[in-house]
Amino acid sequence: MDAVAIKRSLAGGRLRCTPQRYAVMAFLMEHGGHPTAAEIFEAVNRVDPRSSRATTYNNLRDLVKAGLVREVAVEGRAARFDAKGMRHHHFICDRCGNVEDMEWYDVPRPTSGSLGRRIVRECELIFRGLCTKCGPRHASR
Amino acid sequence: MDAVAIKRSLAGGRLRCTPQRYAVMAFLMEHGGHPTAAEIFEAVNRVDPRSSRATTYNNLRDLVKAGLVREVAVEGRAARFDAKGMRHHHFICDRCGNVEDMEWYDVPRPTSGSLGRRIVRECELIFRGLCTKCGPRHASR
DNA sequence: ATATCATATTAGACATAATCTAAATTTTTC
DNA sequence: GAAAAATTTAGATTATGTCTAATATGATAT
Ligand SMILES: [Mn+2]
Ligand SMILES: [Mn+2]
Ligand SMILES: [Zn+2]
Ligand SMILES: [Zn+2]
Repeated sequence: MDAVAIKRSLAGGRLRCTPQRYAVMAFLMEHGGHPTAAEIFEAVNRVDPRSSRATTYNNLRDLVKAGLVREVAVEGRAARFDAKGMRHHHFICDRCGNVEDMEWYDVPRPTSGSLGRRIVRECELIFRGLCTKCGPRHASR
Repeated sequence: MDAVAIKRSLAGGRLRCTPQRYAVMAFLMEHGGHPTAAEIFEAVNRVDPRSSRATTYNNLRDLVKAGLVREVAVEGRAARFDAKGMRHHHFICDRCGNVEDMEWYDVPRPTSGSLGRRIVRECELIFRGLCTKCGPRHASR
């Protein structure tokens, strides 16, 4: 894939481009899904260089802190990660737990009255329900 | 507090009213916040009857499954719980991690095109930023 | 009131996810 | 090239949550 874009992303977050960190970022950018830290660890270690578990966690934390990667908390399961490419919302399946991207659209902000002195950085919209795979078979019974 | 309302809630969820389960539900209904399972366990055990850790988790799972309680997943921390009273959204502070209720308002659903065959059960809106306590001191400098 | 039985509770073992530690390595700066 | 800073690492440790299987109990029927 586009190694230059990946390196540029890391530079933008003021993060050194180490082989291990590059591998994590590259995996997230090339991969549409929402892998867990364990899945990322396994994936980047299928190819060299070998990266330790601690380093995978460290790099994910750094990438999230730099704003390049988003962490998605899911109830009862390990956190999931995705590269912050295009803005999007998320759909989480009640049954299989899969996290899917949904087309982004602007969300109305709360009234300043209900907001008080809080400062909103972002509005995140999460849809829950049944994904295509888990929903009722179309046109059945 | 209103013991009858609590019992009615449990009955509505087809859950037996045991002292341990009642204590969990009562704590969540009387308490505005968003406690963790560990906090609930500690709180209900400050008064008798003593409830085991396993039972606290079991009852929280049952209450969530029955739709009486909501579980809020927060990145990097233990799950939090609140009784589903009035509908509301949530605000999560970037700095202190506190979860606060926000006035509810209807959220526009995704277009049926982007939704595909998915079935949406609910739309959850989460605001992130700085809470009143963590924001810049008002009228400072 | 008593019997019945599905449901609930329990202690503690177990599992999983994530963080911490401190030594070694790599990269950057001077 | 030496010194400083950032990164990696294995393995220990912590945090959170689940499971097991023996025991107890609430709800219902009699
Ligand atoms: Mn995503
Ligand atoms: Mn709430
Ligand atoms: Zn699904
Ligand atoms: Zn705060």
